[in-house]
Amino acid sequence: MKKYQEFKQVDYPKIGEDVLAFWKNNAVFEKSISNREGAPSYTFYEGPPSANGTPGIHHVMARAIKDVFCRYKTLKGFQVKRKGGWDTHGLPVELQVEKELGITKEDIGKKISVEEYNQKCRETVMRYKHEWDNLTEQIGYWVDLDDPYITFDVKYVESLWHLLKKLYEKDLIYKGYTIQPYSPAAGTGLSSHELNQPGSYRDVKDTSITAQFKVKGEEDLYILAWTTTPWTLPSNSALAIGEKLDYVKVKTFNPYTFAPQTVLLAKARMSAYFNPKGAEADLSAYKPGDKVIPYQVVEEIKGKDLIGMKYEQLFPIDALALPEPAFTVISADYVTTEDGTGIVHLAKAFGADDFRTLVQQDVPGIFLKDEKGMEIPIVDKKGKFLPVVGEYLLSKMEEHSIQVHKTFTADDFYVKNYTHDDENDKAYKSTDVIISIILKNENKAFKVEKYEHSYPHCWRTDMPILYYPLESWFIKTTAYKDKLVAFNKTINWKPESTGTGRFGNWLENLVDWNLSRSRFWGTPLPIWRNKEGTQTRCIGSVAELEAAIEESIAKGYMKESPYKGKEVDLHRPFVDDIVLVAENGDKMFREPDLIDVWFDSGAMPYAQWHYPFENEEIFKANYPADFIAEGVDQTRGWFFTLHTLAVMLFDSVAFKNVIANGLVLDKNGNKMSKRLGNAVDPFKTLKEFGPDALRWYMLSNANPWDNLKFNKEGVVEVQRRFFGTLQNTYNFFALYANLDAFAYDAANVIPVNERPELDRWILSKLQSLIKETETAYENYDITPASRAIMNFTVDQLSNWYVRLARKRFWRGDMNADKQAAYETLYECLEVIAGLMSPVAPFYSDWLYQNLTSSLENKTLSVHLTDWKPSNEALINLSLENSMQLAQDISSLVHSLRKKERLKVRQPLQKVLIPVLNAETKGLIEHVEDLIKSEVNIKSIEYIDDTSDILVKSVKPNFALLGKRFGPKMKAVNQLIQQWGKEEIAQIEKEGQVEISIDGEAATLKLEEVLIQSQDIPGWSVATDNGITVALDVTLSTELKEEGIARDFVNRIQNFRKDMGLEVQDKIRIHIAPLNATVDKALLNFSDYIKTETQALGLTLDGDSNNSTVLDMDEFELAVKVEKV
RNA sequence: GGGCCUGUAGCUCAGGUGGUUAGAGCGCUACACUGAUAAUGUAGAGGUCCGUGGUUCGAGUCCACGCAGGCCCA
Repeated sequence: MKKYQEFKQVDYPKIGEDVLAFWKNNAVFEKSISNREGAPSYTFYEGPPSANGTPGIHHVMARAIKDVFCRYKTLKGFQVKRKGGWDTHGLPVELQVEKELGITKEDIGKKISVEEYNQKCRETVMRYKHEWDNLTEQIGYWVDLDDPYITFDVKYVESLWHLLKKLYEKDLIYKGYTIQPYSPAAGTGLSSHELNQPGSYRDVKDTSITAQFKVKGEEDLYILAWTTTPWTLPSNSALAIGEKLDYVKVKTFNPYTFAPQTVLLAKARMSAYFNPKGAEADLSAYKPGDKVIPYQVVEEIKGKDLIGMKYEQLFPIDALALPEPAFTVISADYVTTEDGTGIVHLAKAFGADDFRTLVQQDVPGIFLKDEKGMEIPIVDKKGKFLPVVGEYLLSKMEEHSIQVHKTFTADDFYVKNYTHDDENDKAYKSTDVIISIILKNENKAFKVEKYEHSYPHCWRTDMPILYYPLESWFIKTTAYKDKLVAFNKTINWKPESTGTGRFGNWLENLVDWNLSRSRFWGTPLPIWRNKEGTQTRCIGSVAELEAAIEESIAKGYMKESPYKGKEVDLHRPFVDDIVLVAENGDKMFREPDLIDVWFDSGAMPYAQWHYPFENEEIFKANYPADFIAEGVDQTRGWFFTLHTLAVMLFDSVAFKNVIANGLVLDKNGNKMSKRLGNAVDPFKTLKEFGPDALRWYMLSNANPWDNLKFNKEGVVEVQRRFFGTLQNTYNFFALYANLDAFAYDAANVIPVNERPELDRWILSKLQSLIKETETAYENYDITPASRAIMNFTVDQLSNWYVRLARKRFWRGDMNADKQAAYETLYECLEVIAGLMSPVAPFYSDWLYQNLTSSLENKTLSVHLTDWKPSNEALINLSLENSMQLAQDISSLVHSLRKKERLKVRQPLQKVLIPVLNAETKGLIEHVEDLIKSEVNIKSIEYIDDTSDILVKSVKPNFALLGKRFGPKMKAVNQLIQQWGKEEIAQIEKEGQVEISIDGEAATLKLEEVLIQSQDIPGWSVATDNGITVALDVTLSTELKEEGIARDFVNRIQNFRKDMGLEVQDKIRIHIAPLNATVDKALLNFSDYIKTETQALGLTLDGDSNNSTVLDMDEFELAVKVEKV
């Protein structure tokens, strides 16, 4: 009866399917969790994917990473619950629906009701759930798909509202503004994706000014700053320099007023502003109107030395006066010397960079107050200067007699041509031009010119957009910056640089989290306000909302609840219809925004359990997460929102360990895209290779945080090299174990210390492997773990252990030696199945079940076993060293044989191995037999110091001597290189030698030099790794005869195979006599030949007519083989 | 423009704290072995360690500045 199933060929995809079916039928996943009831829990959070698109090959990688550690920790005895989840809100969903319905955002609420639209979104969002579930199953990602959290679920949203209210109560939510693209012509903000529509950016010619800002307390020193939006200059409140850039003060004249002055700009930008001829011109000889304006650099200054310099306001309008530290030079990291002056003008209201920089450095911006006391920019929402500025400009136009195409009032200064004035009118002057002329006249402009650049336009009106402050709701994350940074330092990031760099730097430069999105499908902001914005209420639960509705109905603001007679839905439009009562009795309306969809996913630790309304115990037991993993692109997405909510609301991290994996690119390193057709279909790939090789390839090829250049060839290689070898090894075991009716019985194994050396060696290696793998998994390093398993399997187990132990398996009957071999190989295979199971869950389980199928009390699946810790007592490093020497020496002998053209079948008398110390000699002696049989040599002789034939060489031990001698190392090296026999002998004998370096005496110790044997004159020698081997190539008669005999065995074996004989079939051999040498050789070794070939008889009574002719290279032999 | 990652053989990747012959697998070529056989072994060819400077007795490794590719953010 065959106890171990044998396989002619393996179908890896089929193994995947079979094992998957087995898991399903036996509820193995469920058991892997229920088995650990009461055990410590290891918490994993699933970052929710969005199922409105099909999964790609990169999802295989991301999901495999998650799976590996959940499986590993289960083996280690933890209970690992993993709840699946779906991300269902957000812009991508809406865009897809818009596209399918053929509508734009404008049409929502007009051509289609918000209710219908959102219904459509809800239907779309799970469209590909089936494919996702399929992929998840097929790649063996164990996650609970039956009870996932879904972010549009009313319970989920209710938890979000609860968290928002908590933030609100902590005074961490406020209404403010950010600088966003805004179209005054259309009267609406534009999203970044609207701005990225083709055709939005257009090349336009604008008036650009290099303005002069007069430095306070200096006679005639001006800072130069360049802008393509002169209309923002009245809003200037600071100038920014680059700290590392070089600046110069240049003495020259103003080209418009001809006044003598000194200007400040970046050194690298001088060529853009000065005619080189001016450098040679005489400053004192300058006359107003001269074409060449002389200049002279009077001082060079580092950017950082300019910080804090004060200057006068460019447009000194009384209403726009600002306190300190306005009108100061500050630094900003984005300042360059690519264009302009290397000094950037900052207007807080009209540039996102400007805004951020000024907020971070606490510099006020130019704003006015409206009737409600709210700050407003000096350009209104129509794109027109407020009258305060208009009056100033009007008076300056009069003062400087500026002639224009129409009569201006103070309320006419549009910053772009939104009034469609005729630009071809000769007298047409834009506001930018008017500002330029004023500045020119007032010695405040250094250069004015038309400048062509790319500028964004509104796709609806074709008019230029402005960057403009728009109202938004914010979470005051900056208030918790220090805590966010401190908690981040306790998180174990893989790779570390993503935590300290990408994420850490982002936290250091934190701005408040802009929560508002003006869209339709998402979690509504649960904030109601009265018209004046003086009364605000934040709703934190469904119950609270319903009570508030009742209140409102009682007050007569609402007729009835929108949820009357149906389920509560917290989405738009239902919540929009709810009017609440303020404390002062005012009507309150919901703020129309949705919240950022990242809040949804960042709140999943709480909302997935409907915390705090339900499941408080489960939540607490599973918080924070021990482990999460997502792509590095989530750094500012999910990783950030998880972290922020945890720190701000729960004074905790949300996750302790995180892997941020890289991208999956195509094999040429290009981004995969469906459009380019280079995307790899995960389902096809799975069909071709099965799940295990795919997972193994993706995780072992390179660290997961490096981008993976996905190449099918790589999967093929992994499959062939690792899985193929492992499969071969198993098949080898199964074949012979079945022949010998061997069955592993853990209760009756031969104790390891009674097993042969080779067995103890591979078991020692195996324990080392367990240790190595465990350490790697514990450090969240999959790649080193999988590589170690692969190398052990291929190099140590298959190519060395099995190769050397082969004969033990097929020679003779069952005995202790044979049993030890079976047991050892079995134990190795079983351990490998366990070690590899997190990465290759299907194949490992299949292997495990094949191995254990005959056991009485077997465990159902490898995934339900316990991690078998490394048994330190079995680790024998000196044995491992010995074996390493055996491998090295064998390799050297092989290379010598190759050089001498002596095939391994030809036995040779001896090798000489020089050994310089007793320890090495002992190590080699240990494995002498092994080496002899491996390379077919009769004896090994050692040459030690007492023999004269050894030639040694010496070189310094640089690591030791370098530290000691430092700069004198060159001389020491030279000296040592010149040593001959005597010096080497002396240091070996006395352990030290006196030397003299640059006249100074010093003592060199033996360990400070490296002595190697180099050559044995007159022998064929090979050296590697400090080991030298010499081969005796003389062939005695007996050796020749043995060579012939072994050759003969080889031919007979091949012949047997050709005859189709089974391993156990017996034969008789009849040879036609050839000549004395050959006949004698065959007779002398007839016993050997008979044993090897399973021959009962070997006789020289063949008949050349009735035989097969064997080609023996140097001669031919007529032989007849008959089956007995 | 900023932050971070990557750059070592034709390809995919290793190369703690700097130490003098830079490694592995695949691929290629040749040879061998052969009761694991659609397996295996050995050898050979193949390197400006992205570049330029610097620190050092000594740099693939440390520092600076670049170049190329990628991601995120502007």
